[in-house]
Formats: sequence, C-alpha cells, structure tokens
Amino acid sequence: MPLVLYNTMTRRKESFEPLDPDRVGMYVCGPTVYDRAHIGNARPVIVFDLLYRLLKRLYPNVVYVRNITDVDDKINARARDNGEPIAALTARTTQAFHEDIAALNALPPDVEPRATAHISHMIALIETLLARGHAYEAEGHVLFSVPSMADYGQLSRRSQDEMIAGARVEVAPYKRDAADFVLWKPSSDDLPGWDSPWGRGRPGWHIECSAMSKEYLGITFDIHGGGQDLVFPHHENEIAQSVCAHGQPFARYWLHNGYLMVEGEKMSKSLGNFFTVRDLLDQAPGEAIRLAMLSTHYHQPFDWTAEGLRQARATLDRLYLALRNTAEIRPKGRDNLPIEVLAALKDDLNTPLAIAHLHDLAGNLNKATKPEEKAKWKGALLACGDVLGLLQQDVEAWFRWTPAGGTELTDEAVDALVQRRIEARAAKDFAEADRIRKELADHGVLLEDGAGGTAWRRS
RNA sequence: GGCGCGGUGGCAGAGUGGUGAUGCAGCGGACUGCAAAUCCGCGUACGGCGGUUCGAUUCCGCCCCGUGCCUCCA
Repeated sequence: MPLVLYNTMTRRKESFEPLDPDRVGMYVCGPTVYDRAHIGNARPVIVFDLLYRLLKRLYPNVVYVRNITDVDDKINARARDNGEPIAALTARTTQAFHEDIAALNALPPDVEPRATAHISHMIALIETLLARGHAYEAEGHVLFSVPSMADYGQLSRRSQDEMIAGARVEVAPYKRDAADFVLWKPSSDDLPGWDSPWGRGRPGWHIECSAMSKEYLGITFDIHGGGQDLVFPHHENEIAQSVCAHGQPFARYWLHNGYLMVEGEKMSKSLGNFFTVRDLLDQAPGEAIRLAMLSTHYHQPFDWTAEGLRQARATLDRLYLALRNTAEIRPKGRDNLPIEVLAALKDDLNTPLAIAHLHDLAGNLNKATKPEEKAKWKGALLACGDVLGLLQQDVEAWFRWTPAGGTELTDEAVDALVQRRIEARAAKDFAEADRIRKELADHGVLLEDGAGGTAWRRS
C-alpha cells in the first residue's frame, strides 16, 4: 500500500517514491510576514503539517522546509504605514505567525529559512542564470528570460502565447518579453537593499524559494507544496529559475491545496468576511479550526463557515467524550495506527475518510464492555489523533475551553455549583438540583451525571 | 477571452460501473429522578440532456450553475 499523492505537474495521483528513502525532502511556501496570518494562510499550514506527520511515520528522516519571506514590497509598504522599522514588523509578525499556527497544532518545520539571511545564495543563483543566458540586465533590474526556456509553463499548462494574450497588466518597458519576470530589482535608499553585481537592490519574489530549497534540500528534491494560487506564476517561475540554473530536475511532486472561501464567497476585506487565525482562536479552540480544515479533502475548494466550525467542535466533543467516558482506562497500542486510517491518509491524504474512521473507533470505544477492548479502541483512537494532530490535549481542558472575553462562570464557580447540586440530589431535592442545572445551562455549562459522578462541559 | 477547479440526501462531506460511507440536524426507542452522554432503529442523495453498457451517481459528449487564476494573493 504505497503513499499516493496528486501531483499537479502530471495532474494525476502517483505513487510517492522518494529520491532517497533515508532523507525525504519537502519544501512549502511560507508566509510573507507583514500581517497576521489569515484563515486562508492556515489551510496550507495545516495540510502540509499533516503530510509532514504522515511522512515522518513512513520514513525515518524527513526534512520539512518552510520559508519566511521577510523582504517584500508589501512589507515595505506596511512598515511605512505603521511608521516602524521593517525589521520590527517582520520580527513581530513572524512571532505572531508561530503562535497562531502552534495553536493549530502545526509542528514547527525542520528548517525555517528567512529570505534576508540568504541574499548571497540568491545573488549566486542569479549570476548563474546570467552566465547561462537565461537572464539579462535592464535598467538596474535583472530579469529572467522566459523565451530562453523551451518548455516554460509545464506546471500551470500555459503556453507563452496564451499568457501574452491574457496579460492585463501593463508590461514594464525594460522587459524584452512580456512574460519575463524580475530576479533582482534596484532599491532606493529608503528601501531595504543589498550590494550586488548590479548595484544596491533586493530580490524578486520567486528567487528566494529556488535558492533556499537548493540550500536545504538539494537541487532535486521530493515534494514542493503550497496554495493553488501559487501554481502560477510563483511555482512556475521557481521551476524556471532552478531548472535553468542547474540543468537538473527541481521538485518531483507538486502538491497544492485548494482555495478557501468564506460562507460561499471569496474572502476579502471589502466583503467583511476576512478572518485572521487570531480572530478565530478567540471564538473556538485551535483544534476545532484544524479539524474543520481537515474535514474537506485538501485538494477541494474549502468553504469556511460558522456551521462548519460548529460541526468540527461537535465532532471533537464526541471524540473527547468517548475518551472522558473511559478516563480510567489506560490506552493500549497507541503506536499502531489503525490500517483503515493509514490507508485513507496514504490515499492522497483522504482526511474526510480518516475522520469517518475516527467516528467508528469512537463508537467501538463507546460500545466496548471489557476493559481490554476499551484499552484497544482507546489506543487506536489516540493513535489516529497523533497522526492527525488531534486529541492531543487533556480531556478536561478541552471541555473547559472558554472564548476570549467570555463572561461565563469560572471553573471554580462551576465546580461549586456542581457540588451544591450533588448535595441537593443526595437529599432528593430535585427541584433545587434542576434549578442549578438550569442556572449552569444558562451560562453554557452542560452537566452529565454518570456512574462516576457528575461531569460538566462548556457548550 | 485563455487556463483550471467544483456541483452528492435538510447541512457538511467521502466514495464507487451493480449489496447506495461518516458526522451534524430531525424522528422513534432503550437508559436516566429529570437531563446529558451513550446505544438501537428510521432518510432509496448524486446539476440538466444525450451516449456507451445487461446496468452509471461513477465512463464519454454537450449544456447550465458556482468558483479561482491569468506576473508578485496561501
């Protein structure tokens, strides 16, 4: 049962066979650090985190590289608007990014290279492209010559004629060909810049990924991922740069997550449906956001909705309840991922199917009567959680989560009321017991009387 | 205009050439002081029209609808 991945380059599912099974390399395009991560940024983070977890389970050594783009015109513009130094903006935003995605249970990549720390690598790459006749200088810029690459456009399946016909942006006069793109551009004194053979300047958008992927993964490596919107021009141009510079293949498998929409519409600030990850973490646990994202296959368009988030929370309630109801059982076989779930994930990360199996496991756990059966199903459920990045937290912590600025009762106040109700029930004062239940319910706290006492959770 | 992606039951969302996942919501039952949770049972869905086939939601064609990209947005 091989790992099968949908390769954008070939537009079909392919068996994944790493170049070197002892060192699997994956490069994913990371954030441009000028603002808080939004919900659309979260999808590739979560999707490729899952792939990373799966790869680590299948191969002994996986190197996951996700860059930080900390030189960019949007950064420059934002720093100017904020009246703060660029370095302060990028440092602050990078830290916020790390906090946000950690809350989504995304593991840190093995390497997280920053563009500004690799300028010399980019310059060297550009020099190679110039030397090989794939780039040219013009008015302080260095441009990649698209016509110099015979098979440009393979990934996005565009012919150069089409691109010219469809071009709707005014072509800079110094470009020899409308499709040529910038490798290096001049910087004025008020902008970030580095000395180069072409004067003080800064890199174009695409070159950093070509330079840094080679640095950490080599010229040819296994997997390159990102959002579908990066297929063109970003990934296409990365391929052009890397292949033309090195004369060898670049990434072998290209994976792209589908677009994200919000309540059926494109997310945009003007529509008022623009959410940052931070906004959502105030409303729901990060784990619920993660599960919501994984409820749709990564390749499909994903529609972010309040209802979807509610369902994700309900699903996690169900799974955590199965764990809570067997709190006294020590799980067994947690290292053994159930075969159905492994098979689902190995089939191009079929997370919806894997989640369906999670429900089966929870059902089995709920139905089990013998302790050894419970231990087995509980271990299986937790094993799935480990690879999916779910069910990692303390069960009670899950049920006690409160939204930011919530006016709910404190945990202590709930405990005190629960205790009073226990006493009322012991005295057969069911009117008082029901009154307390009602009072708690009005504050979003649900009670569950079980054999082992009364448990509560916030709804 | 060019190049893509998608349309599955009330909702979300897998999957498959023929015994039609899973969850949420809903209904009925068991259990419970009452609940909740849990368990049991219940829903003949696959955008439209053709074609191939013994048989299509699944393959092919056309159409309709939604959505994305087309040089710096994950």
